[in-house]
Amino acid sequence: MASIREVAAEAKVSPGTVSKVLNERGNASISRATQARVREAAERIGYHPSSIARGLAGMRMNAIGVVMAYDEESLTSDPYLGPCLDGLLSIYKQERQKVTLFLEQNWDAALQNIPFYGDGHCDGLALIIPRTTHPIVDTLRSQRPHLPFVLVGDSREGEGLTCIDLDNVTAGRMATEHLISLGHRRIAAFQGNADFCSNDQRFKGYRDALASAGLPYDPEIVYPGVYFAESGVENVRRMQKQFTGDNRSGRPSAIFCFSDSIAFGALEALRKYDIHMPTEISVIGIDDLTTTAQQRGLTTIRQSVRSIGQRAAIALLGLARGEITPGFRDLQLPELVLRSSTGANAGCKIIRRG
Amino acid sequence: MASIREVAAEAKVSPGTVSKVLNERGNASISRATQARVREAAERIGYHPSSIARGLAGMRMNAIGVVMAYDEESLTSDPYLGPCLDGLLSIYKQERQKVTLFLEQNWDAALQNIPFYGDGHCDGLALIIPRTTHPIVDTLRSQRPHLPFVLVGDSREGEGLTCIDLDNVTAGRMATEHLISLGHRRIAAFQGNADFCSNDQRFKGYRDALASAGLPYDPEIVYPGVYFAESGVENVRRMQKQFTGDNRSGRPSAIFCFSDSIAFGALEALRKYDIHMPTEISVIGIDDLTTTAQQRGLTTIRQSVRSIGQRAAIALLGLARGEITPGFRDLQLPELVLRSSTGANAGCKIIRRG
DNA sequence: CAGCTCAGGGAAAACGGTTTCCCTGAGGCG
DNA sequence: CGCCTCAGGGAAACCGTTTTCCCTGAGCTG
Repeated sequence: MASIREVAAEAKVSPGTVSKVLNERGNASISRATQARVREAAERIGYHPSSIARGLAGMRMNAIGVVMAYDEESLTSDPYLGPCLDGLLSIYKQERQKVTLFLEQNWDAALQNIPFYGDGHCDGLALIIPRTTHPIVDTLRSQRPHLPFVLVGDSREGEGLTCIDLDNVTAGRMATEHLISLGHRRIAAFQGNADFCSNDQRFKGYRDALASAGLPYDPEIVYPGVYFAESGVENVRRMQKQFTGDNRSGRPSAIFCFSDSIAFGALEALRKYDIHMPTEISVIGIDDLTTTAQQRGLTTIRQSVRSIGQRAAIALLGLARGEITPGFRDLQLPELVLRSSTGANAGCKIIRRG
Repeated sequence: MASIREVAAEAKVSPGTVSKVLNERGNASISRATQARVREAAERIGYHPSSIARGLAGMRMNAIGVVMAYDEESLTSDPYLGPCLDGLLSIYKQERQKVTLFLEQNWDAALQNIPFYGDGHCDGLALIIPRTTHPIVDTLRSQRPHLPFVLVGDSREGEGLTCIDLDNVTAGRMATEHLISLGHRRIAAFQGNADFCSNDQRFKGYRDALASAGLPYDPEIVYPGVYFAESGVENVRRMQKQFTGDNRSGRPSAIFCFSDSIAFGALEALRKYDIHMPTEISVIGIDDLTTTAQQRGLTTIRQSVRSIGQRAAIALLGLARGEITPGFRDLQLPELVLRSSTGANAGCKIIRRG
């Protein structure tokens, strides 16, 4: 690699001058002629500055790190990570910034590695961390010197936390309101992981919607679970057991699944129980996992994960450049996607059948 | 960040000594007592060396770059990239190495960015580049100072090229031989992209197998295409048009699709034409795209992309450390996965039906 | 005791930039 | 003509490591 000194020799100026010209710093006090000579020399030699020397001299590295804590095959299997990274990368490519991936087994491992992330390689961190709470966030905040970071897919409350996420409360409210508008009055909630930030928020949206509509909240039809299809299967089973015989009339006429994956499981189980959709029961999800949701006709609340990734990238860039201050929040507005899994409440029909 | 000088002050030694102790270099000439004092001081201060200062001083950065040239949503949509990256990352995580992602629109863009990759940030490059030929490879080889690189999913011929890939020739031969062993004598080839290295090689395997079995090679039943499902659909259509009326008896009794995606398209089209499988026609693919291939009962040649990613990571590590020399090739042996899309040749039945 | 060897560790250059401070000379002004 | 100002650019310190070379003193030998 040609160094700045070679360029300086070629242009018959000092290295400092070359630096000033090429970085357009203090160019007011460098004559046009000299500037041209320097640029031309740099071009001729094929000079490209060493990013690490630059970094050592206190400049930005033009690189950010993406920390994820999932299991090893997550890029293949997780429906969130791929689109999110695609979004992040699309922005950083434009900005000619580098993106370094840190894939950890879990957040405790990530916590151990903070010194590794902060060894000067990166200007900032994007944490794809859906848990409600983990000490890594506090550790990062108390780190000296401070390494800027944003939380992606996580909109927990917290002083000075920069979060980019779906507006989960609104998403939960929209899903529930949609079902209410179809005449449903008993709406089951199939929750996701209890320790995920999004789960609390979607639940809050659910309760808000019920309250606004003057509907009673019944904890009996709130089913804890995880964000996987199996959880949807399991909870349909539990619901069926619960509302059998005399209780039959109490069965919800609609299910709000806190994710599409859960909804897919629910759909599968409902088919096995031969419960028709949407005539006997309505199901709504959240995510809009493109191909599958469309194929199965799932009504859902769409979030554009790719766009969340992009907005996270933009926020982190701003943070690293000092253009925005920590505490900035960007919550994406959800969007209702109507398909065939929801329909008008035909609950009375079910009661008569009994 | 605490610097090495602070550790030195704390341990009452010189910075050079700290460096020697912590890197276990020349530790023969540092007394046990001093070593302990230094380590203890480093621990107390919470010292972590700056990777960029290290890099500047000529050490390895413990970081590699992964260059991909796909369109923007490829992490989401491409069936190769995700598993491959998962494999790479799993190794680098173990080795505590950093992985930087370079996602380019195309290889020409990547070519422009070579100085960017070589700016000192990375010790080496993994190129996920399936094209037969692109000047980027030559440019990288003539680069000074030389940046080590491996080709992933690409086993082109070439002096000193380090390649990690499926053994495509064997894969093509295995697929064809399997069909031959079932009694098929006219086997169509549905090719992938003509400019992909793997396409040539799979085709070579196809011809080798035919030749070994003493079967004639008929260019009429070799269908050019691309590695997408649409191509499978289109080529079934072409084949049907070609073998209609009097020509009917000439229709191949088996199709070797150069990828699972192509095979999925072919399966779909065959169903539309009401051609039964495997009684009337056999179809084999290459890849074993896990869930889908299994669901549709596709017989296929399995490649473990994840494992290719892992082996590429190991090779690149060795290259960067100077433990292996450029030119190393690691070709994964393919594996036949039997499902329901292939069966014994019932070609005569088809002829009688006509 | 002189001289040699060698263990132990320090001093300083080097890596390739950036930045601060200062120097020089030309032009303007009184 | 003397002084001031300012444009233009150079010198050198600095960022945090590594590494080479050299120095010092202790122990051993003859």
